[in-house]
Amino acid sequence: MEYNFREIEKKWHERWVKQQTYKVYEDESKKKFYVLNMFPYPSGAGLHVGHPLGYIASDIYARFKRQQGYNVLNPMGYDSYGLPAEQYAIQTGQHPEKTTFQNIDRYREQLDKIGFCFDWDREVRTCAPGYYHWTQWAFQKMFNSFYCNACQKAQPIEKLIEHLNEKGTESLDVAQSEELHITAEEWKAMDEKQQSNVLMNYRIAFLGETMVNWCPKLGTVLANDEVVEGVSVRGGYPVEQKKMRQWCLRVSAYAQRLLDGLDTIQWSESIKETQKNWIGRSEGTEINFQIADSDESFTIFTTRADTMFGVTFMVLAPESELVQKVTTPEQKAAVEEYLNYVKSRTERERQIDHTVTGVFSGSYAINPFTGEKNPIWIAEYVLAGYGTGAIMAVPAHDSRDYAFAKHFGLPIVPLIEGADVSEESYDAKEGIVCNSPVEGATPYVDFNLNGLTIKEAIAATKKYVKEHQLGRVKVNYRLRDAIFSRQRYWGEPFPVYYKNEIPCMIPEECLPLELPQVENFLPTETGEPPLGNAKIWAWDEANQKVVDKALIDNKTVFPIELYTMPGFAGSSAYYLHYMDPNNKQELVSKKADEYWQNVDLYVGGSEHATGHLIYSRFWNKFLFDLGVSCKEEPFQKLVNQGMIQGRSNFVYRIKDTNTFVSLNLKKDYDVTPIHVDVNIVKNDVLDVEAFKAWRPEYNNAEFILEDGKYICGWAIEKMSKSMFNVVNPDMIVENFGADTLRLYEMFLGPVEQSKPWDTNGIDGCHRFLKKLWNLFYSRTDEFLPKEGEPTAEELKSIHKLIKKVTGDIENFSYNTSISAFMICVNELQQLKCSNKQVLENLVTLLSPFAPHMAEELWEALDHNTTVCDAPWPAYNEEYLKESSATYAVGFNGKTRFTIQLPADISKEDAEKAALENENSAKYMDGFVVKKVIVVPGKMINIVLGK
RNA sequence: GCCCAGAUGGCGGAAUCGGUAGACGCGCUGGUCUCAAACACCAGUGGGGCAACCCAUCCCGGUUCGAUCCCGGGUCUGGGUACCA
Repeated sequence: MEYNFREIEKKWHERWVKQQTYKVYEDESKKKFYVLNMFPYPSGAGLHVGHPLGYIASDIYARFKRQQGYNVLNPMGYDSYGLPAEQYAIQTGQHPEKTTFQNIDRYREQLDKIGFCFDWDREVRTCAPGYYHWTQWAFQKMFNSFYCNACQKAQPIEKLIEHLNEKGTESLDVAQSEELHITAEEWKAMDEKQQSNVLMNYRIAFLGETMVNWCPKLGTVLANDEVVEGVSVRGGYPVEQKKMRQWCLRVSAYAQRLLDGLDTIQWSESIKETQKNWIGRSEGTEINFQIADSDESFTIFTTRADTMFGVTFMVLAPESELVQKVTTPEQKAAVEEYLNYVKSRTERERQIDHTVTGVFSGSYAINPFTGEKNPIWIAEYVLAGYGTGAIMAVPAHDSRDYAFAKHFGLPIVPLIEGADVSEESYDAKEGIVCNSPVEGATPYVDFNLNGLTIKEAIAATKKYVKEHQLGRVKVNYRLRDAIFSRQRYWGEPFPVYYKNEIPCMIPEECLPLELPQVENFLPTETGEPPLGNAKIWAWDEANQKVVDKALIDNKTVFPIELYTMPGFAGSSAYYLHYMDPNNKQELVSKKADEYWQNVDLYVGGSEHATGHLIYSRFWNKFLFDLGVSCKEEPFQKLVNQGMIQGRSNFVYRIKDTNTFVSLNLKKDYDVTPIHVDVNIVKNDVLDVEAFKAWRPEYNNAEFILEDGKYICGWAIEKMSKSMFNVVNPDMIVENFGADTLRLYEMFLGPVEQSKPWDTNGIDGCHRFLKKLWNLFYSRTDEFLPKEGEPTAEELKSIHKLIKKVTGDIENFSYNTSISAFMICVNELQQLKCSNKQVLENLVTLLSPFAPHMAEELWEALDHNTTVCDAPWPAYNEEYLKESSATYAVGFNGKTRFTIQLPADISKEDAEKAALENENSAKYMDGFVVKKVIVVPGKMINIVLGK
């Protein structure tokens, strides 16, 4: 009987649906295992062959775990809010919901063909009100929380209000936008609006007046991870800095926990490293500098407190609030001019062009260690957003300060013994401190660092600064608070209304606040975001419902927020809702959360390292503080699948003709390479007729062939329509079947590695499945497996496979597993194996990889349960023992000899045999056996020496 | 600039602990079947040499009886990040 994959796969898809094979319940009698894929954004282009790679890898793992007896949760859904659907809506006027749903249907259809064990009853869509209810809910919880530094935990805002009522901001140790000094009396005297503003300084979700990445072309602000090299990730449009009032999330409050958590999870070192860099912890010192002839002072941050004696000037960021205070009347014009220049520069220009620029403010700051007056400069190389937005410049030991000092002719004082700073600064943190203070100078304070190492000097300075209250020891993080508003339509609306400019939360019981209908997805003419176009978009406080905007009177009916949430909002807690997807009362019930806990295996691309994977860790930690999530880290193990690249083919057209020359003859002509659709090329040989039919301009193309064939060139490029190298999984499934596709995707190479797709190799995997099929069915339709005792060779072959596959799945080495399958099937074919027990084991092992065929054969073997529940077999070392002889190889440094010995020989016997062996004897003069290395079943080395 | 990962036949890739380098698949070559082709099956396939053997895991050096693997230096490729004080 022929292997009829079309019939088999159709049959089992239907049966899996009918029998609800992949439906999962919380089953206390079984251990849970939670497998998760990063859910896709359903784009209009549909899936190409690269998308399912991670899904197949995790599906194999999920099926394997199920066969090991775990209760496996393997859900799937759609990250369905986002820019492309909205851009498409703007262009065509089609509602993004419509195109999104169409795309989802197409994705589902494609996914269903591949035979995943997803429990579709748990599907989550971020754009569904039933889901974004909980995104809005979490936002409100963040609004109503602050972060307590002492207890390292989010707390209800009421606790903070209590503190303010009792003590004002005194002894308040919390995460905050800026340090405020308010007494309890002052606080109590404030009106509602003033109090609201104060609380914004502490809320975890807060309105902040911040510099944002504004993208005029997209008409919205973007988060830091959405901007690369000064342009937007989506679209590549220029991004500029702009000060705007925005919703923000105080992610920075969790910086230390986000860092510490990395040690508790099994992620690749490289992605942990990326996150560590992104969080960017740096331990340093904040030091106060008095402004000369003034009562004002300001604080700088440095990691090199040891260089206090080498400070020759100070620098403020142009955006710093201090700039106005320190600018003297004489310098005012120059400073204004400079600030205008800085404003005119885009983010991109600033990043690429590092020309030294700056202006003197006219003021001086007094160095608390030397008493020297250092000029205060204003320069764009100092960033407002990091540290205090002000630095002390030590040109001898910082390359940026050095360049600045050289450019403006400022002094450079070296502080490290032997450091030559005539050509460049000495940035290394190694060496012995000198000139601190300079010898013979009148000491300003009783403090001396000379002779210490840099490390010792930093510690000594920190201690001194602390004791003399010149500043404080401070840990800074590069991690910014996340900007959480977008001026877009297709996203979660904020459940917020403004009561006389005070933001108020729509009552929890009124959630979700559904996204209103609009006719135009562009911003309004007055520059309001698209939600400004919504008519029914005002909050009636008395009746607790959304009403017509015309009714706004700011007494009982108020305007609702026009911003929407960014893409990462919906993807930050979706894994929790999969645990309990139909819960209308909670994001996840206590019971479901305690059963499923967190994701055991998360599979997805590494491009989310500084976006989704930071935000969802933050989000989950917040929910952990609330007691909603019982695990602090959401994703225990992370596997990053590699990208599948395209393999493009080229034809070579002779210039100014319609004649194409084959690859190896092209050197004789002046040719232009042209991308050709890979689907009309096989093994780099062009289907000439198909090429002529491909496009009208090639109808009468002529060819210069080699050996009667047209050979195409090739290159590895990104898989994209414009390169004509996109391979669609549907086509592969149609021609070879889903099982072959699954096998081949895994056979291509390690899951975590990027590799090119080349459809040509797929025959090998298809042949393997046919061979395996032929172990069960003869050409005359006879069912071959028979009861009986397996032979030793059969046992050895199958147990070798069990051992190999079991180990490989745990390591995600699916490619070598499949190789092992091929070897085993070849061996069993050679042995003419028809033993039922052996073949049953084979089917059990095959199940995660090729589930359709496994089900079919499992049924044929007379089982009436699904193969998904067939227990994973254990291997027996007894059957794996080598019985044949092996070689021993000895060395005496120069000459090597071989003798034959039994494989399971002991160390002592091998040594004895080597000495006695005739062949070796002639090398033995003056040599003694120094070491014997026995590699069981593989080789024995006898090391000789004098 | 800094951080991380990698480099093995014509191609994708094996070698999981420092132990016969190139498993497995593709491609290629030859054969069987066929009027012929396709499919399928069988055999061969890193390079050199008639051969014994020699040379081969990016390059240079080191440790070791023995290195794709460990150490030092360098080249190239991919990814992350960047006036972060």
